[in-house]
Amino acid sequence: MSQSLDRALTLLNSIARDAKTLDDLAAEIGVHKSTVLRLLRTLEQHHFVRREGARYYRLGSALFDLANQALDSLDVRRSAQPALAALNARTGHTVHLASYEDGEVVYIDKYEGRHSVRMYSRIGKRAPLHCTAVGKVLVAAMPPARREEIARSIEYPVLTPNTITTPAAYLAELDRVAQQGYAVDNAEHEDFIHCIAAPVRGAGGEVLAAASMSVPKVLLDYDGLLALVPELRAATKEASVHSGWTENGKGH
Amino acid sequence: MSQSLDRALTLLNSIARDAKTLDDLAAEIGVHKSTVLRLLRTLEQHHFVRREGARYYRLGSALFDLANQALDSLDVRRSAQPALAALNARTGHTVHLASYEDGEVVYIDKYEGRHSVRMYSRIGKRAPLHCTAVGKVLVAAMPPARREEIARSIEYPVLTPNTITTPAAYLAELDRVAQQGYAVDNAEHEDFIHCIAAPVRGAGGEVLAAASMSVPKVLLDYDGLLALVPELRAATKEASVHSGWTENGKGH
DNA sequence: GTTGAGGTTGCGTATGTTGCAACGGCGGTT
DNA sequence: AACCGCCGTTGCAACATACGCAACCTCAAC
Repeated sequence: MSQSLDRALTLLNSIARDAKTLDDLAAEIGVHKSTVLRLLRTLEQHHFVRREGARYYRLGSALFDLANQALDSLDVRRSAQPALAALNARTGHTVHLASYEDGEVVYIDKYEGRHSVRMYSRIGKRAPLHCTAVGKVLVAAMPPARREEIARSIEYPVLTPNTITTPAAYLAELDRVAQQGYAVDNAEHEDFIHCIAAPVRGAGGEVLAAASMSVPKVLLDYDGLLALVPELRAATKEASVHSGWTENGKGH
Repeated sequence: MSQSLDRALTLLNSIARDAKTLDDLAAEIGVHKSTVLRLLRTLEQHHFVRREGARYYRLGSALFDLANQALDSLDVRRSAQPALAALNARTGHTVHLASYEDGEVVYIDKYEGRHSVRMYSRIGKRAPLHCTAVGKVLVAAMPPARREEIARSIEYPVLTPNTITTPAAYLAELDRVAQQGYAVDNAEHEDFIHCIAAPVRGAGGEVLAAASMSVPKVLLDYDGLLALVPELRAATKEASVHSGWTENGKGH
């Protein structure tokens, strides 16, 4: 809708991958380098990019600043923090906090696991709804009509042999998740990792976010993973309480 | 240099403070709301902002994503992490990692202290060079000519009764810092807090960043703060080693 | 049912942005 | 030491783009 802005934002994404020169960037988005230069200058003024030496451009500190302001304004994140940090410290596994954002899952917090085999993820990263435990939890919390709408509208890329590939199967899975109060990703997203997730609720009982634990299969088999569910649920319950949830309000 | 981009970035800053409506934003930057709408739409497509309900705009997840990619690409941050986290855990005080960026200090990492009186800061936040311990360390590491250039070019806003207010005084302070290998901010930035900082060095002995501890004065008097210097220096030394520094290379 | 406060759209115009081509600085090469 | 080529930078003229306007639409309050 706004050409120059659109191009500038594309530039940021490109620079994010790694530092680039002017010509690299010009070639990449297919515009003249003087155009890129002017955009970069504006971005630089606002500290969205900075120059490294004379040639290379890197992302600047305004990004950090804005991002952290935004994260700070996410109340769930703050209120869930103690419970999730404790869960991470106790189990040593990677813990994520995620929320729903138009057809995808967004990770809004992450506590790195202690084990060397780590999952590739990052705060701010987006992931599909159909093959993640957090995705299932978040969608399962929606009213049935909305669930169906989403189940029909999303894609089902096959990422591993276990990935769910049809709306029908996904809806059935969502029912199961809604009933049991937690979700499992049995290596449906990445081959070597399986996860469990459970909801974090707010004052009205509404689901604010989903917390998950991700464990490499070499470390724990499926039964071992399921054995962690009570611990995860204890943590999400604590996080929910900190977020204003009360057992009697509208619980479960 | 690019009007629409400039406006869009200003919008982001404005939204960061807190969620705004279209009219708010239009009034704030003094343009027609349809213009703002178009900019916001482009920002929204790129997930830089998202809508909350029908009215309000908030920062979006692309910011988190970019910021964390950028932070991950800062090698000092990663290599200093274990040492600083341990320092934070051991002492319970707030630890910052900061680097120099055109005339200011930028916080690139932060480990929150355990005590209730906390310092207001945030990763990505910028701070002045003349009244922060990290600023002194970073500038003191530069060659004398550059020090003078910076000392002459920066402003000296008076933030507390202890703030350094002249280039001459600042240069003298820098000499002291360069000699003793650490810097102190004796409540020169915020009235109730004092800090110590020391450099983190890379393979060539060059200063990559500065690490600091910030302590509320009610918790520790000036002498108590100085007593922490050895512990801080041990941590920055460890961080330096992880960053490729070797004692014999070009050390100290 | 009416009013009002936002958000949204289509359109013509002028402004801002673009691409070009020439310049200049820097580093590597012979 | 001089040359060459690579990149970043600048001024300018042409054009497309983003702009402001005004009318329209939606939703909520009274």
